Amino acid sequence: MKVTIKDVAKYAGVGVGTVSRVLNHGSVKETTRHKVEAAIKKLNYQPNTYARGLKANRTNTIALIIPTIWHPFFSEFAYYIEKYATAMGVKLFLCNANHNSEKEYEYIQMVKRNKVDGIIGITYSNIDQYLSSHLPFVSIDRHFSEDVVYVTADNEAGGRIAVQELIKRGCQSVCFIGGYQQIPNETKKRRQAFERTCQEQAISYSILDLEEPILDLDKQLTSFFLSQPEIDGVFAINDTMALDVITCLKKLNKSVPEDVQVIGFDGQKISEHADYLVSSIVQPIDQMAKMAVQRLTEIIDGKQVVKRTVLPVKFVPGDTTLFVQT
Amino acid sequence: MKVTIKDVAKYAGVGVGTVSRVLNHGSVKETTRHKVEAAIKKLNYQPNTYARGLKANRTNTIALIIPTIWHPFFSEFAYYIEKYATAMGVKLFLCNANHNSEKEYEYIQMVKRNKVDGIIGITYSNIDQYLSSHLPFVSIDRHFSEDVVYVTADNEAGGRIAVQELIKRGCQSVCFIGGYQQIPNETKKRRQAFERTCQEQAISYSILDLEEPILDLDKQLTSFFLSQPEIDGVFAINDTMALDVITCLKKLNKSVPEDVQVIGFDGQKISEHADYLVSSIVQPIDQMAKMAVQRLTEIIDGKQVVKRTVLPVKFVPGDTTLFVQT
DNA sequence: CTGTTAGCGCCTTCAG
DNA sequence: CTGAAGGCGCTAACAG
Repeated sequence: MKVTIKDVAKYAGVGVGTVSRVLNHGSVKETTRHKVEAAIKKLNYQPNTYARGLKANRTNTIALIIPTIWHPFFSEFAYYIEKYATAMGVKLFLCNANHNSEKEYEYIQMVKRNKVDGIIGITYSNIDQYLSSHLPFVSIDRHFSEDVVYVTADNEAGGRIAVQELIKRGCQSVCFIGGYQQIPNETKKRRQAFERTCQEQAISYSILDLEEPILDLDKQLTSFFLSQPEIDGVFAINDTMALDVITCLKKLNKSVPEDVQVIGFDGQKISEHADYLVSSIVQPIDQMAKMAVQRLTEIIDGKQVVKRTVLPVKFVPGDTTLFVQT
Repeated sequence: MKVTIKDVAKYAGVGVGTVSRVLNHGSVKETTRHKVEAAIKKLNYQPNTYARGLKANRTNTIALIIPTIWHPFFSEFAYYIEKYATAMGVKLFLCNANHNSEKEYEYIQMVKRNKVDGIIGITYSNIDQYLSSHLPFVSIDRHFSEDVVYVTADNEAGGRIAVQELIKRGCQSVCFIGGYQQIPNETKKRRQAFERTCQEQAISYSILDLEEPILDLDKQLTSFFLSQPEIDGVFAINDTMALDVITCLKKLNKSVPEDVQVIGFDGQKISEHADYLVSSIVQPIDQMAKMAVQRLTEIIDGKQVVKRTVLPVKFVPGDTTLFVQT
């Protein structure tokens, strides 16, 4: 039933060592090699990964930990991670962590159990404690306290650009609408940069920053906008929030973008060939994924690695901001 | 550096067999077990997956092959597959096949190489040839010629229900709009049932079924609707198509659902907490995933398996059909 | 109950 | 250049 290297050797009339040699770094006589190759084909031999891994101590497998794959931002990210991993001959485990740090810990253990070589993670739970500089781990959008390698978009520039674009389009009174969690992460810079830029540009602004999980978002948005009717420009922390804001504004009979302009963050598309949902500060997800895989590979190979990789964002106008000549 | 079962045994002052026993089905004296557990903790011992797999010949790993994770239907499906796999203690490889049958074949090879125990696949390429009844494989939405196990939604009922719901809402002239590929799959039944039901109900209908990849869909839709202005009900093969249809209709100054009602298929949501995009025949994705994992597990365990699993669909009204009293 | 031992399939010396 | 033999870490069968 199960054909092993031994069967091949017997069939080819050689020793197992010889078969192994043609399989790997072959310095084998031409005729012998042919015999062996014929046997391999004939018997449909497949080397057993386990036996190999037991010696080699390398799996060519990485894990991707994200909150949930069922969200366009993460599914796009996962798409590219898988793409670049495959390009490097690496297989990918998928883990929806859902803020479940146990599940994340489980994968960290897998590294130690020789089941995966490393991990790429977008995680908002307290796994700091398990992360050591020894563990091959690349963090996305979050800078852990220790010297963990991370890749992120330029959230700071994003916040600045958002304000500039709103001003350029005639906004007089802008606001930032976001949600946050206790766990620090790079996205907080979106708000910081927004505030700083508003001050620099001397534009009137306000902030609605809610702690997640957000209860009754719609109600909070409604009362916020009712209390500040002068607002004509919104920078939302992400596109999902932007969509919620838009829904709320419409209910309040404000039209977007005529009365209020909205800029989101992320550049979400529901699928590869779809359009962007809103005007947005677009993250270079493809590049982020590429760099993440590359950095992780470097770590696994024991190379020297750049700890911090920041990639540029850009503003992409959509239906939720006014058109301006450039 | 790397701590093995031997180290634990030595440290605990017992034999390796004993350690193995506490690790697995332990019938060990309480005091001995404590000693061993202490040693395991002290040394931070992690069993090596490879060595285990080498014996057990089982990886507790499956692969999911889908066209692309970057699409709400597939990402939702993957979400649930991962969920149920995890619940059973099984890890999941993700593979975006993109109609790339080589990549699919690669994973099939992995089964033989003992790298995965089995595969769940939504695939539209010609991998029939590689599939044997020996290979642990569960197909979604596609019935391969051989006796391959598959799980599908009740596409037939879906087509029927769509027609009934349109008629119930007063439609006089309906149409089916779809795309197809040479490869046969279960979704073709949507059209078949649509046609049959229209005939039974004696309602006037037409069909626009385009071969994929569809070039210039918008143009084709436009000319179709212009040539058939009497159409007041559309059944689209999936929600994506439904959205395209709606966009087109709006351009033609037809309002949805007042002038034309549209029903899609799938019940796509862009993420877990979002709404359905359109009125739709909703597939029980959660259940499909659950059954797929269950069936695959049965195959792997060598149990007798039901070849064909068909799960019920239901109509969920949204913004693209008129409201009716029920 | 528990220590010892024989492989699982493969790779890598080590002699020939 | 090639066959034989040891061992990777673990489990299971076999004696104690």
